[in-house]
Amino acid sequence: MHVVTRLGDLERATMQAVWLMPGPVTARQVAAALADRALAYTTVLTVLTRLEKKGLLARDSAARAHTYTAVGSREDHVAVLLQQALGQADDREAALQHFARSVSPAEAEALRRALDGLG
Amino acid sequence: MHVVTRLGDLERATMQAVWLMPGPVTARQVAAALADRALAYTTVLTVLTRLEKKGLLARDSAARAHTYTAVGSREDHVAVLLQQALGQADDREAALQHFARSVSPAEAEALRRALDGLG
DNA sequence: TCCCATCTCCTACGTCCGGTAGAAGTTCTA
DNA sequence: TAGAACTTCTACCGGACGTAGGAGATGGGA
Repeated sequence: MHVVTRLGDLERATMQAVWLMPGPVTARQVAAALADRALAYTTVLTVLTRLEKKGLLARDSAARAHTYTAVGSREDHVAVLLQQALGQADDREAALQHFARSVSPAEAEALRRALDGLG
Repeated sequence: MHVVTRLGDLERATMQAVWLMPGPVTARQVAAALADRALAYTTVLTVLTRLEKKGLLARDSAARAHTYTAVGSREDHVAVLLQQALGQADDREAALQHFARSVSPAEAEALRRALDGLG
C-alpha cells in the first residue's frame, strides 16, 4: 500500500476546502473556494483527480458534474501523518515521550483525556 | 525559516547511520555504513552536504577529512516531524485525540507516563 | 432540432527535489 | 614528487506538483 500522504501546497489547500464544505462538492465549488488563487478550472480538476488517485477523495461520477467527498476527516488525515512521523523513530515510545514534552499544556491535557477515555 | 524536514530515502538512511555511530563521523565511515547500497563515495558526500544545508548535520572542516555530527537526536527529529504533522490540523487538540486512539497500548502507556512526568 | 455553455479527459510543460555520480582541483604522505 | 584520499562543482534523470490548454462529450435552452 503506497504511502500517499505527501501533499503539495495546492493539494493541501484543496483538501482544506473540501473538508470545510459540507457534503460532496463539485470541481466548480472547489474552484470557487480557491478563487483567490485564480486557477484555471482544469487545474482544479487535475488536482482533484490526483487527490482521488491518492485515496484522499472519493468521486461520484453519476451526475454530469462529478462530485468529490473526502474519504477521511481532517483529523483522520492528521492522525495518519502523525503515525507516519512516528514511523521514523527508532524507539517509538521514546519519541512519543519527547513529543509529549513538546506539546502545549492544553494539548497535553487533551491527550490525557483521550488516553483516559481509552480504558 | 525554511521547514526542512522533508527527507528522501537515502537522506533518511544517512541520518540513521550518523545517529547510530557515536561521535563525529567522516564521509568514509558513512559510506561504509551504507555499503549495502554500493554508492559512489561522492554520492555520500553530496547527501551529507545536503543534510548539512538542511540543518540536520553540522560539519567540522578542520581536519582534512571533514566530520559530521547530527545536530539533534533522532527523537528530537521525530518530535519535529510530529509537530509538523500536527501543524496540518485545524483543531490540534481534536487531532491529538484521534491520534491517541491510534497508538498501541504500550505507546499509550508511554505517553501517559511522559504526561505524568510533566508535573 | 441545433448550438452553446459546461464538463471531463488527455496531454504537456516547467520547476524543484532527491538519487546518483564524474571531472577537476587540492592536499597529505610514502 | 607521484599517487592516494578528499572536497567542490556541475550535471543528469526520474518523479511529484503547479498549472493549464485542446479535444471530445453532453445537457439545456432558443
